Amino acid sequence: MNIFNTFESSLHASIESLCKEDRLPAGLDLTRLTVEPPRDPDHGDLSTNAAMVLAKQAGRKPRELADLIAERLRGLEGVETVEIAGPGFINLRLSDRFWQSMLSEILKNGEAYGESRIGEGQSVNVEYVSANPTGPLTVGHARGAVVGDALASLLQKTGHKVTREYYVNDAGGQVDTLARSVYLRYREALGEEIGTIPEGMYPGAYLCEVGQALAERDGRKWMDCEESEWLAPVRSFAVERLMDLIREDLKAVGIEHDVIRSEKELVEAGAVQSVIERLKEKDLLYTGVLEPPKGKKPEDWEARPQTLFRATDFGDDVDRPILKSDGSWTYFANDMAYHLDKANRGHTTLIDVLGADHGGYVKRMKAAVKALTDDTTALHIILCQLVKLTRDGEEIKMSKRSGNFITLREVVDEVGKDVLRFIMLTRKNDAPLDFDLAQVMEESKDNPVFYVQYAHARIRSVLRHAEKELPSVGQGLSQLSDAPLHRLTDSAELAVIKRLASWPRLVEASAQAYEPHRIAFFLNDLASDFHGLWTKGKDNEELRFLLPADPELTQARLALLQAVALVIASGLNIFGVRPVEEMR
RNA sequence: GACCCCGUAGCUCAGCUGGAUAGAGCAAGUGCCUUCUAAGCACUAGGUCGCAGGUUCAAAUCCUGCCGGGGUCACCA
Repeated sequence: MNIFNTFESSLHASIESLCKEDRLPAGLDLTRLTVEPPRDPDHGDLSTNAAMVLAKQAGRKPRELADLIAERLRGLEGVETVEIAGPGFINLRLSDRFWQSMLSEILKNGEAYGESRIGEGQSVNVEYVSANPTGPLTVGHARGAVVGDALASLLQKTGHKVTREYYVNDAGGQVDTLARSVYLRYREALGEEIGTIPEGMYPGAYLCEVGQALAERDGRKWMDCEESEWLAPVRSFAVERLMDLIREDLKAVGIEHDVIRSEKELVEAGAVQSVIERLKEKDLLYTGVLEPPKGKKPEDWEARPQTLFRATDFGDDVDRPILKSDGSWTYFANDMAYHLDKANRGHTTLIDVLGADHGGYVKRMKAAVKALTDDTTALHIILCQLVKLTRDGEEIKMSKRSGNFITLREVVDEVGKDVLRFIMLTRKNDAPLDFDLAQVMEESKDNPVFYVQYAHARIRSVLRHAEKELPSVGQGLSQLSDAPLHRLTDSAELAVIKRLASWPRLVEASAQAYEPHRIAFFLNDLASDFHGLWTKGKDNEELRFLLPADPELTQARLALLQAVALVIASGLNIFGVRPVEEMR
């Protein structure tokens, strides 16, 4: 269905037949050949660099080689002209009939159009959000959440087996702090005066109800206990409560994970021990003293011997400690265990979606995965840059310490999940993103969500009109795919079909690059194509979609519109955004 | 000091893993509403792709070195 791949196969076959006939030397390396759309449509529909890439190997001049290959390509079905241009590009132009039948194929495939099998046999684990269970999700988490979720969908669309995963950091010091903060609120709930929340505790009011709930469940049970007694039970209660809260927040943006993995359970199951054993066996642990970090010197720095992992053997800059001074594992040690756990569950590719502030973490984790899985499991880390939240251009400052942060929920309540999701995907993950609460609700071209949704809604509107006014024109997908599509001859109409034809290729490229944002740009372009068609019909009556005097042409155009709507919907679905029927 | 990311039109950004004359949207200028939603469309203008080298048929894209902006940097997660 990806026509570029189809023609690439034909190209390979053509070259191989030339080899068999001794008109080209045998054993040519074809891996660097490409078939792609030329940037300039004047150059044709497809272009290949074959002649230039093979020139050296074949010992022939590119133009000469191009002539030879071009001759073969001329015989291919759907090819109208073959031209040689520039330094040796071979440009193909496909017939109108080819494109018309392409449209028919698209409609036959329906929702499935754009699916690919490039991921077949691969099991991918996408870990995203993984926020500490110490508070509600903020807008800061939103980007990684949406990017991870869309990426997971994208990979599913390309045939990967995907697991969406959330890693709960419920084993470290932060959840102890959480427990202490909740304990305070618990005492408060039981009528005690607690004064101001001490420094270092979580001050957020959202913990009041957690304390309240604890009081309701356990009564005064923990009031006169030592911390050593209440810490663990309060902690697990609090973590459970907060995970419920977080899950609800995620649900509000349409996110549900397949697996929620607890760090604590992993540790208690001895996963860290076995990682350490494994590293010992491979002789990748030793006791050493680290250099103090340059630039920023921690005040309480002390040079002391530590148990270190030989990360430098696997591309990291320094070896990394796995034991803290109190004898417990470092976060990194736990995380090694966690990543090995993921690999052991049979995933061939691991993806971590993290905030850009974790950039310093990438090398060591990659080193760890490489060491632990003998390089059999790939780890990709996607770093999401900050989101700058503004309203009418004015920045909304946030700071976690003061408790003055905007929650994910607040933003969803204000703009809706669809808008939030789409906007979060309009930038490359490693580029900062501006999110203007006012602008994203604007009903204009500046607002990409609106622009794309409007195109979809307009199409639905036309189809509804057609149903009412021209009920004899069949609109079922199978009817449309059998419509007299040869009537679509206007260059703008054909251009739209060509755009639609490039959709599978775009999906594959986005998936391979782990870049869902490309879909947003594609949808914007497709919407623009459509709005152009629409206005052309305003200027020239013959180009209108609904022509009562010509039901055949009307049906052909409805087929085109339906296909556009289908692809827009399909792209939005990857984003987890609902296509709208009308704008209201 | 080390490492990672970014640098493309006045502004915000794309650029299909190396292809032909580098593209959109804002902003600026000019047109288009008796019509299926003008909430839109068409056209004009705008560039030493941070700088300098290198790799090759071909570099915004890959390599090296600078310049500028951001992030991170034992024992936090």
